[in-house]
Amino acid sequence: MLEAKYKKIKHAIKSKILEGLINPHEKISSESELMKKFSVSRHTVRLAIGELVNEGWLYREQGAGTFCADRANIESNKRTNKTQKNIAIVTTFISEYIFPSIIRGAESYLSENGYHVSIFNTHNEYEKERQILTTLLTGNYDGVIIEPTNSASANPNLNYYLQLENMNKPFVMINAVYDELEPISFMLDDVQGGFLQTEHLIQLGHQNIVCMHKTDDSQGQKRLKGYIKAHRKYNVPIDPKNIVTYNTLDEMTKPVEELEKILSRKINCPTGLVGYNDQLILNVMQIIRDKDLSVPKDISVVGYDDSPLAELSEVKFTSVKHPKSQLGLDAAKAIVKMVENQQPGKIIDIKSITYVPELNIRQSTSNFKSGLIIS
Amino acid sequence: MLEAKYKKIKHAIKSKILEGLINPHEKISSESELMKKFSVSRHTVRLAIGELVNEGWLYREQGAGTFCADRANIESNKRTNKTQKNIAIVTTFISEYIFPSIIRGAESYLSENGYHVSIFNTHNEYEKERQILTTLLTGNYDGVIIEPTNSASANPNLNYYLQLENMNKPFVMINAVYDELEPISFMLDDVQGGFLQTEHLIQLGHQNIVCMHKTDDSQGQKRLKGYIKAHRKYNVPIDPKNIVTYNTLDEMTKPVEELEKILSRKINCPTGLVGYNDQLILNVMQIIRDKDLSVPKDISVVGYDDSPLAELSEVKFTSVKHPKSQLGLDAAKAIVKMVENQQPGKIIDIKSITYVPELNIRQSTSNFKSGLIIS
DNA sequence: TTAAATTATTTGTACGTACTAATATTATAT
DNA sequence: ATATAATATTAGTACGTACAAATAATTTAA
Repeated sequence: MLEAKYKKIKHAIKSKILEGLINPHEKISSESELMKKFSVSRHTVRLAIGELVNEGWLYREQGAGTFCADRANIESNKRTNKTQKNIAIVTTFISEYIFPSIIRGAESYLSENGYHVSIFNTHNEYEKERQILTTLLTGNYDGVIIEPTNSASANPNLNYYLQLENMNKPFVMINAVYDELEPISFMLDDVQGGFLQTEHLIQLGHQNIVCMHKTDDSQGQKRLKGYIKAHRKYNVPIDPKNIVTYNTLDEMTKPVEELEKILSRKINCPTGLVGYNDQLILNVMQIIRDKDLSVPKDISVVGYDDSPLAELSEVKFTSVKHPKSQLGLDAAKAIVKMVENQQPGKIIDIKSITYVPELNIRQSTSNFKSGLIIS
Repeated sequence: MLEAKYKKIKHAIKSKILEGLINPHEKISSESELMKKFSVSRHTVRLAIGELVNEGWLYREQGAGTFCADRANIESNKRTNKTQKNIAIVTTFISEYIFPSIIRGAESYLSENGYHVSIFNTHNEYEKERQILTTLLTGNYDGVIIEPTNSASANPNLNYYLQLENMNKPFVMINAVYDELEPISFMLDDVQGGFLQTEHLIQLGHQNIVCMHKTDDSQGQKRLKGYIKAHRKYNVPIDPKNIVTYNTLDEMTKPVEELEKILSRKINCPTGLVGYNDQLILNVMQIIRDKDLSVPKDISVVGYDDSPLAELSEVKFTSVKHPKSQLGLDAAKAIVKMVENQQPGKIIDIKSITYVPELNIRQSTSNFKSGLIIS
């Protein structure tokens, strides 16, 4: 045999590509067509195509056909030495108790699909966020799941996000968004969450409700909006002294101090309290106990996130459900879809998801007048 | 068809290489031998070998046989001209509340030093651990911080760890070790921790102490040893019924059920309890409350890890301090030192650290006879 | 003992069949 | 017109056979 048949076929196909007779992503003849054309068995055709696939000239799709590879992309991939698929997850704080659930939801899906997961945290500082974005732009990352830093304020690093898009590194946002970017996002409807917290207490007859929210991220601002919205809807006047806002820097001191002041009031002592998250509520309940008051007899409290903490305290408390794991999973699915459908021309429909919050009612909230426990 | 036959063969061969059972340039079984071994056709064997050749694991020589490729050369070439420095952190469970602290300690140091941090979790399953080790061996990682999976049992993946060493990818272990490997490690002296828990109660006059430990990791086994050791030292007899062990699979059910049995005893009802971690203690205290008993009046309890949970419950409870963040930081420092001093000839002295546990005494433990709170 | 020839082994090429799984297309029903 | 179901197409997996080409091992002849 002068030259192997499969090598002739291989050469014929390769020549066509090199001569520009087949464009990238254009379908080549099917295996059965090639069998007839070259009068060989399917095995021989597959051998030829198989080698061309390995060498990066073609790619196959079961059920669809065999297509001409986009050689330009492959060359640029080679240049970046890309063998490993990586997704970066950027959060504000690793310590937050909500973080493990989100990571867990995302990590399991990503690792099952062959992606490596890298984590970064910004400590809610722009400077650190910029460093990380620089890293992501220059490093070997295919996609990014990111929780915006300081989402309540205008972000000085928006250009870096735009650069991500320019460099074909898709990203999705979780928990909050920078509106200007209009990104794919996965977040809870926090206005509605704040509304539910407050509405629940108002419907139980409470009129004097404290709210404590962290307002350097947009979640807290939205929850505060929901608090106000509920008061408006039910025509309950708001005492400005009942609104306590804090931020990352003073979260260890301010809520405690303010609450002690509030509980020491001789008049107008509140009968209800809604909080930014369950962690805060645990601290709040501690202070309430120290003042020899009891939940829910003297004061009803509502948390946020519906974390395990809400179940572990002696008085299990009412809290807004947060779809932590589902959110992580959905974000992971979306980013994989975005990464794997980057071929130009292909249109993909990925929808942002806004999760509708629900209230998990437990023992910490009761009717204002009777003081009975609502189960 | 669950998994393609050729993929099984492919995986079997690849595993052998990764485990170091086949050396570079060593001949593997011939196609006809593999046909017999796996009871498949030659076509299937060739398909498997073909893919491994394409992926660079094997090479073929007509007439001579198929041989193991010299992968190390390729890997080291890749590593010398790469720009990105990566460290992998492998844990058993992301959900555990102790995990964020360790990650945080490690992440901040590593990112400050220009390393990217990837996370993996084994779900405490050997199969998943093997997958991850394969990933680490073939991927672009400079060093590994790993928490052993199922550390109480002999590990079937030891060869993969040895391959890490062969491929110059240093690793350190946290929380537990596989003794056979004698690795650099960072862990708490868990025997001493279990001893302190129990000694504290014995010194308060307790003689009837329940212990509940998770024993599919070596931490739990060691803590149980400490429990026994303390009884021996103070000549307190041990009632075997007071020892409850559980594992990953039944940790949601068994401890609860067993404790309910124990607290229902008519005679010999325990006056003290030591637990595997603070999470367990919170559940325990819940059950104690449900039985209309009180801590520490009726029963004294001691936790482990000294997590925020110990401060958040109404009765703040005594717990063994765990140097979570410090451990993460020390492990990170060590792995960076190992990575950056890999030049042959250079001798580096990195010492394992065994942290000495201390007891943080709070309100959950009191003198047996008087029932007074020890502050 | 050495060199050449023979034989056995091992991979390479090539034919065939059969069925499965994924995708695309067409026909059908709403 | 729009979903839905059925059908056709296409690649994927797996069995078999046969012979060629290269190498390794053995035998034979000088």
